Amino acid sequence: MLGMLRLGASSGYAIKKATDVSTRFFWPTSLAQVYPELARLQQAGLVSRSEDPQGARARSAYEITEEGQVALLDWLRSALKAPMQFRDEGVLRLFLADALSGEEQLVLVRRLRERTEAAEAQMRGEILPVAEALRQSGAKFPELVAHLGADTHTYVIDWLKELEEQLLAEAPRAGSES
Amino acid sequence: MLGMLRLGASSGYAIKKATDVSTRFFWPTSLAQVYPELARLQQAGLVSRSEDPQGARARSAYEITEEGQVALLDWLRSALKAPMQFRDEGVLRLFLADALSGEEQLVLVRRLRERTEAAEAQMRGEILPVAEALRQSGAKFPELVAHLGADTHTYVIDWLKELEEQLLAEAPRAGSES
DNA sequence: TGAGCCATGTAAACGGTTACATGATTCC
DNA sequence: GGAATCATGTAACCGTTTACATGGCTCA
Repeated sequence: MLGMLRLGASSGYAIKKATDVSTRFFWPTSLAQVYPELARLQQAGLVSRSEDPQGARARSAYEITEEGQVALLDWLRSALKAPMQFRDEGVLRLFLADALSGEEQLVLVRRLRERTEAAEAQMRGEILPVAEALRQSGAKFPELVAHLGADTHTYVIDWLKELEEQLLAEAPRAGSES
Repeated sequence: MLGMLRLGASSGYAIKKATDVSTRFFWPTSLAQVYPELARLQQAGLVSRSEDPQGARARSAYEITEEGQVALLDWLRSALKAPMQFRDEGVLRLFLADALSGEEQLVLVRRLRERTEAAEAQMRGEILPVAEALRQSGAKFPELVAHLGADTHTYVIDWLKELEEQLLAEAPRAGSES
């Protein structure tokens, strides 16, 4: 939250929009999360709130306070305890794919690859451009992270392609219907 | 669950242990999840339960029923709707690392790499051997998935190493204290 | 004899998502 | 005029984790 404010978002709505085009793949948010959290941060003195109406439409503009700056830096400098967690039904299916026939295994791997390709395309098409724009305003890490995500996905796609070829070599008739 | 039973686990405790050395990185479980779920599956007729005491210590042995086999296959063949979700505080910190000084950025990247190396080591040291053992009993996909995970982590590690070098080149004095 | 593992469960807490509710503005 | 977007919130639900509770077995 604090980090997003720092990068230029001001309203709760804007923060949500910003995460959708930047951290979505490794730190998604929802509005139902953002608004209460902003209220908490305000009460803790880490952000300040000011009314910023657009015509008759209400809007609250938030700004990070000096205390908030300190808290953000403290967090960034602290040891990270939370282990990376990732939960993926697709990989779980692959893990259990021995229960399927050769043809079905190939279908599964293909679907997995296509899904990964879709994610990669979104990263390169939607997220990377936004991150590149942020670089103009002095932040280089969003772009680095976008590249890390996109490149890693490319790696997985290639890995899955190789697996597909391997499976095809074992059961050549499996690929004919596609 | 059903898949784990298929791979040889029988008791709830054994299922939990099995996931700890196989699907832990992409599908963790806890005992508080496993026992109620087994009860639900039993009531749904997808698994059968039989008492299998070890001396005076009670143990329940579960087996997958034919209905359970069908349900497992149906699921494996169905279209996957749940998008891959992964949530990582480490990457989030990297995304916001512009708030830090050059030295601190390097420390952060190093910590990230070390953490990734630890995960990779666990995959190669703990999970891969178990998956290789499963291959002897006819299941090849656990090993494939273990390799996918380990290789992907290796890729990320190399990526982070390059980033470290890049950061060092920009601020040469940053690496001196290590 | 004590630590650690095997074994089974329940209850409370937590983090997050979905659905609900409302209303203004903009653009086609 | 209607759809999409901007904008703010609340309430219910859901899956998961942590803590609690119990007890037998094994090995040093």
